[in-house]
Amino acid sequence: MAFTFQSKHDHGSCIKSALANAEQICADHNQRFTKIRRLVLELIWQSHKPLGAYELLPAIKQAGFNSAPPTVYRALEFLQEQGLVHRISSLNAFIGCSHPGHQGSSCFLICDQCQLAVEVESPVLASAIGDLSAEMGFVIEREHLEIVGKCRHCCSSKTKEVANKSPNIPCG
Amino acid sequence: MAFTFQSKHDHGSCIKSALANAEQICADHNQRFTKIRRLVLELIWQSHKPLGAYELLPAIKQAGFNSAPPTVYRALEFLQEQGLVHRISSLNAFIGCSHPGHQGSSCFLICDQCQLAVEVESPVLASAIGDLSAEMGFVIEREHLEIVGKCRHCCSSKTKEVANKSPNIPCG
DNA sequence: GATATAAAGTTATAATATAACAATTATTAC
DNA sequence: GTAATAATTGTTATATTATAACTTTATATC
Repeated sequence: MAFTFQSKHDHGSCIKSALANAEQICADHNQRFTKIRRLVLELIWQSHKPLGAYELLPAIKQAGFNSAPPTVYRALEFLQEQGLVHRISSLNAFIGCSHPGHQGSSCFLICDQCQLAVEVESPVLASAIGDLSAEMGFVIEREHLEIVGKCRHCCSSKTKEVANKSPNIPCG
Repeated sequence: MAFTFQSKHDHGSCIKSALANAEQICADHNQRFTKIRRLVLELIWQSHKPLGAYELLPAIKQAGFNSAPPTVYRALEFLQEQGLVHRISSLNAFIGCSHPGHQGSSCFLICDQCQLAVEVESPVLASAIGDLSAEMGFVIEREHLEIVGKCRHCCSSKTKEVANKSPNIPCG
């Protein structure tokens, strides 16, 4: 079941399926899912929050790997190429792909209070974008669709004024 | 007439109307449209290509202003607050707003060959985004909708392989 | 004209990302 | 199984983008 800002969900199974998908996709693509790549994917999946590359470095160091920036950027680049990770450019941050292997437009809803983000696949959105591009003869190569606002929990919470600090739901 | 990747258009009138709009909007908002703010807006409007902040610094220096980064970032921040400039986060670059004062979703079509970008307002897109957000109880604050690909000129051009270098239409 | 406010100048540095080359590990060909 | 090749990772250095903090100047308000 997809994550949609619900306060409780089995995040262990999110991680587990992300890793299983990654194994499969790398195998299909004849790509090596090395230890550092797996570690970076695990770290990215520790939450549904987009994380900055530099935030991952301490854990990488702790795991005994070289923790210079190229280490994490290379792994993230690989994971993006395999469609396992997305870059949220408005945040300079990275998030695990919720629909690996799928085609079509992915749109991110990003809560600026609790920082959680949800990846949404919408055929209606995809066709709207397809249409407006086609009208101009524009050929799409990639999309960055990022919507920033308040998730339903933060929206109704009384801590709105203390923005960007306290998540209003348990799962980080 | 709005710019939509057409090879020829009266870019002087793009600039002129952008500046006239800016005057009006700043006046309406009781904000000061200072020389440096005007200069930065003019520089941004020299083309329909998103430009990096640092790219503007030489011209700012030539015009006799302080050309340290804060100068241009402050002006760009002001212009964004007034809705006169947009940041294209996937490029770390800035572009003049084609529809200042308008409400609703703006989406950018960005050609990765000639670097030109077009801002599109689409009610269909806006409603698709409104719907998918509403389904999740998500309240939108801002949107970053960036579509990267090839404009119709670059798409059909034979110089595709020399990507990101030569624009295939005259207007920079 | 004095005071307060906003804007711009200036210096320094933070945050994000990549280049370039060396060392290591895995794969392939024999 | 070993040599040659290719891919990955380690390492150092640096590029690019952006902001913090404080000073000076200009504008607006009283």
